[in-house]
Amino acid sequence: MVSTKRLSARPARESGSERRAELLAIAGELFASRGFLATTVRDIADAAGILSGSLYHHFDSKESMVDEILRDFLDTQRRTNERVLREASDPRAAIIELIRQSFAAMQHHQAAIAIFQNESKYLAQFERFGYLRQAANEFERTWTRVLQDGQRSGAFRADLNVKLAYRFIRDMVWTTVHWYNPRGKLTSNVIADQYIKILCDGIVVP
Amino acid sequence: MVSTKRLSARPARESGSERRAELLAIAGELFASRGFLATTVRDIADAAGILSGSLYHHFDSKESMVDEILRDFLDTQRRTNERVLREASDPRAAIIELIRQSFAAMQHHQAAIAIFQNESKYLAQFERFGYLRQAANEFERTWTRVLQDGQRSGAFRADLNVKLAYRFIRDMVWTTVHWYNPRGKLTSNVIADQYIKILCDGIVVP
Amino acid sequence: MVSTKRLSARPARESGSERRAELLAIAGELFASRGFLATTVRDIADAAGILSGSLYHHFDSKESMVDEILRDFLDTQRRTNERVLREASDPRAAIIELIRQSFAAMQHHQAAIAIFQNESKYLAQFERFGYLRQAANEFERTWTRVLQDGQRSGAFRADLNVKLAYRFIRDMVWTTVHWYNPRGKLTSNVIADQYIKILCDGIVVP
Amino acid sequence: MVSTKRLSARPARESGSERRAELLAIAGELFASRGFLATTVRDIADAAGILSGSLYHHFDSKESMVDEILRDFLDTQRRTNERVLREASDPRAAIIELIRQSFAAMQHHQAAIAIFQNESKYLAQFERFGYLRQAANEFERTWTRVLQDGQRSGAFRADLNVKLAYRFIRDMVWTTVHWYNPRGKLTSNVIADQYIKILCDGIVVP
DNA sequence: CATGAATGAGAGTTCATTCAT
DNA sequence: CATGAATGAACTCTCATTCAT
Repeated sequence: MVSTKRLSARPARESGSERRAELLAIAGELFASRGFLATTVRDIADAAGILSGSLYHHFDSKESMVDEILRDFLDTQRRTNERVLREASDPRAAIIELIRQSFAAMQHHQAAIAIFQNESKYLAQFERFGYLRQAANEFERTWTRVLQDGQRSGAFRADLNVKLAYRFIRDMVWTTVHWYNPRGKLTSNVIADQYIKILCDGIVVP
Repeated sequence: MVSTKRLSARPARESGSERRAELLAIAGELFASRGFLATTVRDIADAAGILSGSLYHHFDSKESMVDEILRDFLDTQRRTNERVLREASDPRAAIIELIRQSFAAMQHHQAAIAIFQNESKYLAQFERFGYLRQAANEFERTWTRVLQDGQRSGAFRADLNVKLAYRFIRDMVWTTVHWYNPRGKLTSNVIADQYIKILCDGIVVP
Repeated sequence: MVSTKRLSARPARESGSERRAELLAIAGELFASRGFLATTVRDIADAAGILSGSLYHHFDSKESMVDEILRDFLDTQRRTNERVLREASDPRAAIIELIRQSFAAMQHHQAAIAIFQNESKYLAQFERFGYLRQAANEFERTWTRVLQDGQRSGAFRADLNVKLAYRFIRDMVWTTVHWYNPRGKLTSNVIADQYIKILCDGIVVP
Repeated sequence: MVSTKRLSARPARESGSERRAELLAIAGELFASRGFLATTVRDIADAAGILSGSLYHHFDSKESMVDEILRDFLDTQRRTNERVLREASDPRAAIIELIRQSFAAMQHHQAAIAIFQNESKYLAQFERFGYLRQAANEFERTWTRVLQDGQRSGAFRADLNVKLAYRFIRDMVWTTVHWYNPRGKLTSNVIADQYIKILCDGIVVP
């Protein structure tokens, strides 16, 4: 039988143990609800039922925690976006599905999304978090391309400022995270449908 | 006749001296761009060319500064909203003008708006800033009423979830503050026009 | 009359105020007697009669304190060495005067010398303290040159290993700092005389 | 006949297993090169390829490690000194042999010597390490006696301050440990010869 | 014997705030 | 009005040590 013993002498800080995941979830909730700076490592430790020093058995620093949370989310989202683009039949369907998937992400990544929204500006000033800007740029390029394709194919209004429309949609989707309640009456599906309708057809009766 | 001049040389802490206004402007920019917590009183003092202790000749605390910034903005905005509602001919015109005025506010209150957006959640946990929640509720009531009136009068789609539509519009307007550049090519008027068009008629060609 | 008001907004951390000098003296004594690592900033603050946080009004960090102490000492010592070499008539006189000056330095720089001796190895691993290695090399070059000159001129034994002789002398001088007591019976002059005699003529009766 | 084997499987904490010796050697190197305080138990464990907690199967504490290292060295050195004194024909030969043996010790006890040199002051403040001061005193008594005997017998200069001469010799010998490289060109024998020559006859040509 | 999760004390540092000058 | 020295609480992080598995 093959030994399962670890070869490395200090695995905990790097591998994906269950405890780590639990702690990251706890930290994520706090970062999202109180803000990164306003959340102390003692807050996190208290919420986890351990002492603050014990967190450093699992993570190098508070920054490492938020780093891991954000990377996880961005990786997932990037993969989802790529899949949507591969499978969409036309620009209109692509935009709608991108939006729907973004709302869907709120169910499992609400904390990460909120952190990405609220703390990117602060964190991106540190070299370590340079990838946040890169990710934002990549998203922008993706969405903008779809909007342009749709405009060329006649699916979207010609008088649309694509850059502004992108920002409009992006903000519309992500700011929802601030008030979305996964246990509330408004499911992410309902919100997505309403927003897509407003976006596509406007609020005014023609 | 009783003089309106102050009897004693009251400390500047309460009067509206020019220096105060300057300092508030400096503090506002920093709060808006770096975040309230990430901005130290020394940052503010440095930017003003004085020592941090000297700020306390003008303000009681860091909180007092943000408090004054936010109250100024909310008072102005409230008065503007009231005027718009008095003068608007119908719900559609009212909504459009409310949006246009919100965008217009960005020219003189960008910092305050950003702070209101980013820090309300954090600040509202302190009793002193309870008025932030009240102001938010008041705005919601105002806008929601207009949307409902418009729905009843047949101006807006009947299948609109008014609460969601309000949030949609609110977020759409306020998040702009994060990327709006008062010295950039996109004037607040252009942004307002584009957003109103999307909002009213959607992005899809009918 | 010319104003003496400072132009800079934050002078204390950089200029040479009296308080700074006092605090540095206190810190130096502690670093020398307990070791740099074993001395906490709270120890220093306690000895100075203030709180630990108050130290940071004057210094950026514990490292900055030891940095300033060491730079002061090395600068002084470098200048003294240069003067001795300029004024010495021959290598034998130069070596004797270098040693005498080194012992003399103990009266005003005992703490700095002890720190330089004890903590150089630890501190030099940080980039900031790279100059410690440079200073050591410079001292070595100076002393070695004098020893070689003396050997060539026939003043010193020909069978002397110059590199070893340098280390011998250097260690002989600097280790004294560990037990030298400026208020004890053995003045630095007495020690210097004895050591120079041993060094020049040996302990054995010819 | 009573077995000398231990009756129970006593924990390795007290026995002299090979693993213990290995670990002590590793710890000794680190204590010597980085300093006792600057060496963490994790450093030691990492160097040994185990986790820090596992060290506590072998030793009670970090202090126990350094304690054992120092006791080993001091015992050996004490026995060597006693043998030298028994066998030496006269004070001059005794001093020379003491020095030679001290240099010889560097080959197997370099780490211990360095630790004794660097950390005695710090460690001796704890009761447990009171024996460090005693050992130092004992060494001083031994060497001083030999120097006095030699002075009386006319072997050493009469104008020698014995106390100072002792310190001179002691420091001369022990500080070598800071730069001695057992794999370098300068063998401990060469260094001993040079230093003994300087000590006995001085550096100046008579 | 070793692991890995945890403890608990204490380290260096930050920062809003105060106040005599 | 401004300075500059100080406070005091809180912060992130370190580390020797313990112990169930």
